[in-house]
Amino acid sequence: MNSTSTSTTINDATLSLYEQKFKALSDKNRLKIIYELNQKGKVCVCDLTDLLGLPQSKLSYHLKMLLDANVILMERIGKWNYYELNENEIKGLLSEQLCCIFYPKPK
Amino acid sequence: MNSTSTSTTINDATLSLYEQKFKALSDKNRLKIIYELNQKGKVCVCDLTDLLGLPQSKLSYHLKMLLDANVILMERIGKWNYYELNENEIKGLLSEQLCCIFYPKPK
DNA sequence: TTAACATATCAAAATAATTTGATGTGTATG
DNA sequence: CATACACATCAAATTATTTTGATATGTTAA
Repeated sequence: MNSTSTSTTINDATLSLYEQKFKALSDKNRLKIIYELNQKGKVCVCDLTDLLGLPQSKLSYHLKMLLDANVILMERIGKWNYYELNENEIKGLLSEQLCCIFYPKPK
Repeated sequence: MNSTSTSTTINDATLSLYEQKFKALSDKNRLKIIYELNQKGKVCVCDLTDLLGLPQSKLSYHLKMLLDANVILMERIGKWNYYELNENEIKGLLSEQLCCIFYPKPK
């Protein structure tokens, strides 16, 4: 057995994937975004700016982190971009105990 | 209403707490540590060095991140430090779907 | 009690993430 | 078509995290 072995260790792509997803969750601004989306459902950037008190470009940066990690989804309607939680993704990642904070509320 | 308001928004200490925990999970080396601890149970640092192929001080640094976030637990036995998952903590954080990767295996 | 061992800690260097302010792009409206 | 709006993107500056190699600490064994 050596480094070329086909042993049952976890593969690098899997590690990278989860690294990205947890990195997306590892920031207060982004956790607050998730919290707000969980409270409010589908929200446009203009409303998030007020809810979070963040400058527009900063918010945009953090939304992109979350979007790239597939933790939230975007839809463009007219000139507004609406964001919402990717519920399945979050449910596959987080404990139900995080419900009502970051974990999607039951409908 | 201003920054001193007592509104029902999520509080900063909660955000900081989860930020720290998810930050602990947001690194490939640390995810691999969790994976190995999940496979092997209680493991000493000397064995982790081999399992992970990391230099000692680097491993020590990452173990500290996980320990500070309360995601793993340490026990000193003689001159060895043994680490293991903090199962309750991880179960309170992660989805059961992550079982057998990062989520603790059933006994 | 000295030496070896297991590991943590430290400071400096290297790297990565975030913030900031400016600019670009697409859409609606007069 | 010209302007305003909603937002994304970019480059530079700032800040945070990680790596590295050296040293410190505590434990056991000779």
